[in-house]
Amino acid sequence: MPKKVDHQKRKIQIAETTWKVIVEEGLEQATVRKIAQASDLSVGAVRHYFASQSELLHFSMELVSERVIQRAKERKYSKEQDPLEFVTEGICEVLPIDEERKIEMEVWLAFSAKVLVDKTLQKLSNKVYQDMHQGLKNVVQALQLLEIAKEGLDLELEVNRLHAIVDGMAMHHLLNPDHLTHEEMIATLNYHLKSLLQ
Amino acid sequence: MPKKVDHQKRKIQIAETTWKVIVEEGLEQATVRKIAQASDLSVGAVRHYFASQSELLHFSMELVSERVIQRAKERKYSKEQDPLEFVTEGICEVLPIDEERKIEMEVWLAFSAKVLVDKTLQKLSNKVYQDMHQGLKNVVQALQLLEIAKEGLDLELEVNRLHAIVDGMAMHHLLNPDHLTHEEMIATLNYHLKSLLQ
DNA sequence: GTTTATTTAATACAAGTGTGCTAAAATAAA
DNA sequence: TTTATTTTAGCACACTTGTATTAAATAAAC
Repeated sequence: MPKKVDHQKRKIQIAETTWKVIVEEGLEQATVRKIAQASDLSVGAVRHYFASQSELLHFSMELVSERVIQRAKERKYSKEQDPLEFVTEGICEVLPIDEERKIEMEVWLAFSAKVLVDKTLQKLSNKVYQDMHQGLKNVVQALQLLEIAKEGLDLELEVNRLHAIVDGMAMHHLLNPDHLTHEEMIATLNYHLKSLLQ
Repeated sequence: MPKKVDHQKRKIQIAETTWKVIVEEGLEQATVRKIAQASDLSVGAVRHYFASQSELLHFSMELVSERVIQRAKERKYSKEQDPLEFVTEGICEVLPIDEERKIEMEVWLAFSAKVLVDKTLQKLSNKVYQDMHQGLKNVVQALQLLEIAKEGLDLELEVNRLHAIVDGMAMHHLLNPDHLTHEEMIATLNYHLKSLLQ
């Protein structure tokens, strides 16, 4: 009966185009019309998949976190690998080290600014914060279990610190790529992680 | 001849009201009409002091950084004071520890998201980043000169790290006050600073 | 080929935007 | 009181916004 269109895939396509618009023109310019045009669809077509603008934006943001979680889940530790290296690479999954991650992070920063004034977004922001926090806690605990971490580290405070370093550097690099370069970002992360080891 | 209105003071008043609107409704809702209404002025009156909306927003952002710099300059070190305490308090000037600082930080976060897509704002963002970076470098160097810092610290990497911690935690607390409380923020900062000492 | 549910296109509408313009009001020196 | 100047108020304009509505196109099922 109907034209065969994979609903979910179409929604993801539109969401990814939404990212593009946000990165290029900002969240406030991510209007239904612009997104439709960038997607080569009519406004009505977009509206067919997303009943409202806020639904579309919410879906787009969720997709960012899903992508990051997806990548994190795919990582597997092999015993031959250097633990520090493995951990560093894992954390780099959420740093803006390439174009794909840069886009995700820029979208997330724009979203975060909106969280401050839009209560309906706080739940999602909250969830992502906690997922990330737990992920980093696992990292620090792994270092402790492997008995390569310094004695007497305060787990909670270390996680707070690591989390802040990761997000802080990501933001600094996005806003100021010339003053905190890609390389400095990685070097600083490595420096910090090494400071946790014996 | 003319009515005696202190132009500069009026502009600052309007800018502060602009902060209020941004904090309450977001940067994209900071329209000339809303700002005028919140200032108990007509649109024409606001336009008399700021020729355009972007001029008004730019001025408002500059005022944020000026306020922070102002506070930093006023701080004086007395020899009786514990250096660690003095340093901690200094850094707290830029953490959202009270309502005033929270407002400034929220405004700044909203502004930062806009920097990504508005090239004309990057210069200001840049300047603030560098001022802050230099300030934190002075902090680390002070600890070194007082010979209470650990040997073998890498100055540049330490400053990168400290800067990321400060801004990262500030952001986390703004977005997630329940999960990174005021107290945890201070405790983590203290924990980090102590880790730099002998 | 006809039917039918899904998908797309196009338009309309009310609300809100920045900004330009004009003239009134308020003020304090002459 | 007069007058020059600053400050204010209000409206008009062209434009963009999200959303609702309606008609058209599409392709599988009968």
